Amino acid sequence: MEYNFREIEKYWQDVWQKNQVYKVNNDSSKPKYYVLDMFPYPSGAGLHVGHPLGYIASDIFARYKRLKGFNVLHPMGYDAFGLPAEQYAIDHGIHPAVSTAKNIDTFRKQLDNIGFCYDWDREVRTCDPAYYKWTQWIFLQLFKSWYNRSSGKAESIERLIKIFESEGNVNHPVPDQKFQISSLNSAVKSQTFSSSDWLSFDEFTQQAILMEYRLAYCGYGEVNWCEALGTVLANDEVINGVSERGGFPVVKKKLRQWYLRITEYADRLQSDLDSLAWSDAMKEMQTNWIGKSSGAEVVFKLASPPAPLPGERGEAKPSESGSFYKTAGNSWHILKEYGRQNRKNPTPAENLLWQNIRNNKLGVKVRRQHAIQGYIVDFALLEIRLIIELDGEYHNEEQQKIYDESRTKFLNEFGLNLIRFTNQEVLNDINAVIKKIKVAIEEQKQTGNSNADVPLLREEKGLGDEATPVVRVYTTRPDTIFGVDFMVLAPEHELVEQITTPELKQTVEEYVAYVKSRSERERMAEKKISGCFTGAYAVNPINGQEVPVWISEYVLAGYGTGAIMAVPSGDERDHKFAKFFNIPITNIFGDAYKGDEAITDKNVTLHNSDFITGLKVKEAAEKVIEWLEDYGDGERKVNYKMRDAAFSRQRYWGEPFPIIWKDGIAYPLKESELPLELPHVDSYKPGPEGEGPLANILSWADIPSSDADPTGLRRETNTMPGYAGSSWYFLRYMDPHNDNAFCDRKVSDYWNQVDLYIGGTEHAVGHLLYSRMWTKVLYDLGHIGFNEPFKRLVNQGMIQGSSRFVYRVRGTNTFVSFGQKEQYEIDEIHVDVNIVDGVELDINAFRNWRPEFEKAEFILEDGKYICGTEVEKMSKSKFNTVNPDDLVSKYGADTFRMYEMFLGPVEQSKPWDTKGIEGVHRFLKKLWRLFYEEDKGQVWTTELPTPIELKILHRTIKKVEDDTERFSFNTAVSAFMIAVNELTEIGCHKKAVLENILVLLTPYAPHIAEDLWHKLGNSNSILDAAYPVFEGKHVAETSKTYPVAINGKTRTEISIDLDATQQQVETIVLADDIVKKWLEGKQPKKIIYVKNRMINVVM
RNA sequence: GCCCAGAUGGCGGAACUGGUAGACGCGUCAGACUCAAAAUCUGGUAUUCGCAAGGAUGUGCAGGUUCGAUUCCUGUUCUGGGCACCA
Repeated sequence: MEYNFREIEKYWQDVWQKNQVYKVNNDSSKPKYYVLDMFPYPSGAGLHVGHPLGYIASDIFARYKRLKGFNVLHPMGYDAFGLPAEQYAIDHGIHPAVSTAKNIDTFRKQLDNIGFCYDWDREVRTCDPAYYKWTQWIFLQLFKSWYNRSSGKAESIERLIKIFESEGNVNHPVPDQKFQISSLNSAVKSQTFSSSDWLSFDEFTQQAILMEYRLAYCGYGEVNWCEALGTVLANDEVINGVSERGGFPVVKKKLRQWYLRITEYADRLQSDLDSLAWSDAMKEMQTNWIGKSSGAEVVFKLASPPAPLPGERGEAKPSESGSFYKTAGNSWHILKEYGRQNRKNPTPAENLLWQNIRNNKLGVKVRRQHAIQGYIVDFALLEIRLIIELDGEYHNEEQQKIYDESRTKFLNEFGLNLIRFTNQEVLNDINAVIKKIKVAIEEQKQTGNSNADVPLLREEKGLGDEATPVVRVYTTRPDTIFGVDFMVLAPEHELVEQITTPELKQTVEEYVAYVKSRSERERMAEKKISGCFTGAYAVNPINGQEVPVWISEYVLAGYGTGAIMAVPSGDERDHKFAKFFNIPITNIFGDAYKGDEAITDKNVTLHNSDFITGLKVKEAAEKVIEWLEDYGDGERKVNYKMRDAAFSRQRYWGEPFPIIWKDGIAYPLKESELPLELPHVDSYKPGPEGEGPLANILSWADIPSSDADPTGLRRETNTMPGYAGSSWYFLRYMDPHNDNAFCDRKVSDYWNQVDLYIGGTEHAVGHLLYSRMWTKVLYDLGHIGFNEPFKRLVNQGMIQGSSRFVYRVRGTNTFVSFGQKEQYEIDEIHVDVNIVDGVELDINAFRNWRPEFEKAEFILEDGKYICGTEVEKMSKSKFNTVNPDDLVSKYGADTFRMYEMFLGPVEQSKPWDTKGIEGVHRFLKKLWRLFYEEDKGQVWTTELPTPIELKILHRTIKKVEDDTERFSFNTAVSAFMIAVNELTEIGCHKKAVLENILVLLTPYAPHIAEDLWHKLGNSNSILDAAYPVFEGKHVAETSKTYPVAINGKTRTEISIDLDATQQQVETIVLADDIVKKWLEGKQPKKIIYVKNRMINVVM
C-alpha cells in the first residue's frame, strides 16, 4: 500500500466537512483561544504561495491548541472593498460586486485545497451589506462621540452639548488649536465660549463647533488630483508627480474630507503598547509613528519693520486679527515691561503664592503680573476669567479701599471676577488661601462668563496685545534657545504671505509654487537644501535678538506648528541650512562645537546661554520652559507626529457614509435606516469637482423633497476607506449572524481579545493602529469589555517573488542569453517563472507562452538560454507568482503545508523557491513506510517499545512542542524528519511510538495523520486526540561528550560524567593526550568548565 | 531623507540564555539496485594546504568587549518592508 495523498486528502476533507469538525461553539467548558489571520483582499490574481505562509502557521497553532484542550476560534473572511476592484471595473466594465464575488470563490477553493481548519460558518465579507451595516453603525458611534480629556475617554456628544449649555467650553477646549469660532460676535475670534455664547449660537455654528470635537469629523484636506483622468489618485498611483496611468500631471487639491480623531488616543495607543505581546520592532514602529515628543511652544513676535518715514510708505496693510503693522500703543509696552520687572522682583508673599499655584496645580493656567486694559493684575486665570490680587502693605486703608473698589468694578465690566488676599493671609496660612482659590475657581466655572457682550480674552496674550503678529514654534530642544540664528516656516504656513516683504514677494511665491508640486515624501527625502528668505525678522523672546525668517521644504506644515526655531549649532539640518545660505552660527556648546558639525549629544554642557550656561540639556530645558511660562512667552507642550486619519475616499467601491447634508450640516441616519446600501452604478467616473462616483447618481444622492423636509437634502457621496471594515472584523467573527448588534456583549466577553494574530509587518502602522483605536472607542462607550484587540502579534515575513528576465535585442525578435546582454541594445522583459527551470528558459514553452513570441529566435550560451533574476514583490504583472494549487495537486496539501513551514522562520522574508519541496514529500513517504510498505503491506506492530525508541519519541515530543510554542515551525519539521530517519534506521514500526508521532504531526500534516491514525485502529478523529506528554526519564543522560578547546579553539572531545566536579574535570582534561600535545608541557593558566556545555583550557 | 528588519556553504536554513558554526532539507559527486530510467538505498560534500595524520581560514565589511562572539557594543555597506488614499 503506497502513500496515495490525493485519495487520502480528498477523503478526509469530505469526512471533516460532513461531520462539521471545524464548527466552533460560543460556549464551552474548555478554555477559549482565539487565533486570527489578517484576512486577504481577494485580488483577481488569486492566492499565491505568499498568502498561505501566515495561514498555515496560524492553522498549525490553532490545531495545536485544540489538541491541548482549548476551544479554538479560527475564522476567515475577506477584506473585499477597495481600489483594485474599482479600477478593474473601469478597465473592463465588470461591476466590482461581480468581480469580487468571483475572486472570493477562487480564493475559497484555493484555501480549501490546503486543508485549513476554519469555521466557515463565521465567514465575513466587508462588502456585504449585513456586515457594513455595522461598519456604518460604528462610524455613527464615532460621529456621535467626542474625547473627554478630563475623563480620558470617549463620551457621547449629548453629554458635551449639556456641558456647553451649562459652562461653555472653558473646561473642554477645542482639540484643534487652529480652529476659531468665527461666529463669535467679537473683535477677537476665539476658541473659547461661555454657556450664554453657546445658547446664542445658531444651529450651524453649534454644529460647526461640535464637528470640532467629534471622533469622526469633517474637515478639509489635500488630495492628489489628476485633471486629465478627472479623479483623485492614491499615493501609489502617483509617480514623480505624474499619474502612473498615462503620466498626466497631478496637483494637490483641497477637498472636504472625513477624518478620525485618532490623535486624541495618541497617549493611550502609546502607553497600552506595554500590555501587548508584540515584537519590540513592531512596538517601536508604532511608537515612532505616534511620535510623542515633549518640548515647548515658543512665541516669537515678528519684529516691526523700521518705522516708515512720513509719506514713504502707504497705509499699513490691515490684517484680520487687527492692524498688523500698527503698534498696539505705547502704554501697552510700558505696562508689559513693568509686569516683567515685577515678576523679576516678587514680594515674599507673591512668590509663595506663585509657587503654590503655578503650572496647572489648580487645573487652570495662571499668569502672573499680567497686563489687562491698563492695569497689571497679580495673577490672572484667563480661561475662567478670574483674577487673584494680592494687596501690598496698607499705607492708607481708606484710599486703598476706594482704589480696589474702582479697580474691581472696572475689571468686572470685562467679565472678570476678582478675589483678593493680603500678604499676611498668604504668609500665615497658604493652605487656607489655596482652598479659597479653589472654591472661587469652582464658583467661577459654574457662574462665570455671564457677560456675553464683552470681547473674549485671548489666553496667550491678554487684552491689548492683539495687534502684534506672532509665530509659534515648536521645539523639542528649548535648552538651545540661546543658539537660535534664524527661523524656518513651512512654505504653506499661513503667515508666509503676510510677512513677506514686497521685495521678496516674487521669489517667495515661486518657491512656494515649487514646493506645492512636490509630495511630502519627496520633500523629506530631498538631500538638496533649498529655501528662501521672507525678508521678515522675528524676535527671540528670551534675549530680544532679531533673527531672519526663512521658508524651506524641510519644515512640514503638518508637524508641530509648521514653524521651527533653527539652532544650527545644535541640529544637523539647521546646521546644513545655515552653512548653505551663509547664515552666521551662534555657538552655544563652547569647545565641543568645532564649526563643521552640529552638536546633538545630550550630555554636552551649554555655553553662552545666560541663565542656563553650564547646565545640561534636561535641566536647561526645564529652566527655559519655566521662564517662558512665567513670562507668557511660551509653554510646555507635548506634541505628536501622528495626524488624524483621513477617512473618506472619492471612490465607489466602499461603505457609503450614513450621513445626510442639509445647509452645510451633517445629519446622521437613524440606526433603523442602516445599512445604507451602496447603489448600483454603471459608470465609475468621478463626480464634478472630484467627488466620488456616487455624486453622479442624483436619484440616490439627492433625497426627494417631502413635506417634512422640503429641500436641500443630499447624501454624503464619499465612501469609507479600505481600513474601515478591517478595523473591527475580528469582533464580527465572534457573532457573525447577529442582526441586532455588531457583536453580542456576552459573546465578546467570552472570546475577548484575539490571543494570537498573524499577519505581515506591512500593516504595522495602518490597520494595526486603526483597529486599536476602534477597539478603544467601543470600549470607552461600553460596547466591549477590552481595550486592546490583539494580545499577541506574530509577523509573518513576506514571500517575495523571484522574477526571471529575458533580453530582447531592440527592434528585433531575437533574445540574447544573460551572459551576452551587455553586447546588445536590449529590452528587459519579465518572463513567467513557471516556464523557467532555475535560470534556464524552456524555449518551447516560451514560444507558446504568448503569440508575439511564437517566432522568437535565441542566442544561447553553452546551448542554454540563461535568464536574469531579481527578487521583487510577488505580483501577477511581474509573472513571478507561483500558484499553490499546482503544488498541492502535484505533492498534496500536507507536503505543501510542511514545505512552506520548512522554508525558514515564519517571521523572515524570503524569495519563493519550489526546489526543496521534493525533500519534504520524500519525508512523508518515508513516514508512510514506517506503517506500510509497497510489497509487504502492513508493517506496523503492537510490540512494546524499547528504551531507545522511547528516547527518540520523547526527544521529538519535547522538540516539537517547544518549537511549536515559539513559532519555530521550520525546526519542528526538521525534528520530525530526524525522528523518522532514526526510527527507520532502527526499524521501529511500533504502534505505541508511531501513534504519538502522528498526534504531534497532526497540526502540520493533518490528512496523513488522520488517515494513519484510523489505520492503526482508532475510530475517533485525531483532531481531538490527547497531546503526548513529555517524560524526562526517557531522555536522561549520565555523561556528555564535551568539546575541549585550547585558547578558545576546539581541539578534541572528551566524554565526562555529568556530575563530575571541576577538580575531576581538570584532572581528566590534563591527562588527555591531545590536550597534553597542545600544552607543550606548559601549565595552563586556567581551565573553564561550563557544565553541560564545554571546556576551555587557557594557556 | 526618516523608522523597522535582515545579511551564515552552490541554495533554503540550524545553532533558543556568550559556549563544538553549518542540524534538517535541496543541489551535487561517488556507489548499490536496474537492460535502462524512475523510485529507493549507502557514502562524501564550507574554503584551503596536505597522500594522510593534521593544520590554517571562515557567519556582509571595519573595529571593540570576553577565556570564548553568528550571538553583545560602535561604525559602515547592501537588501527588504513602511512613511499617512494599495491592501
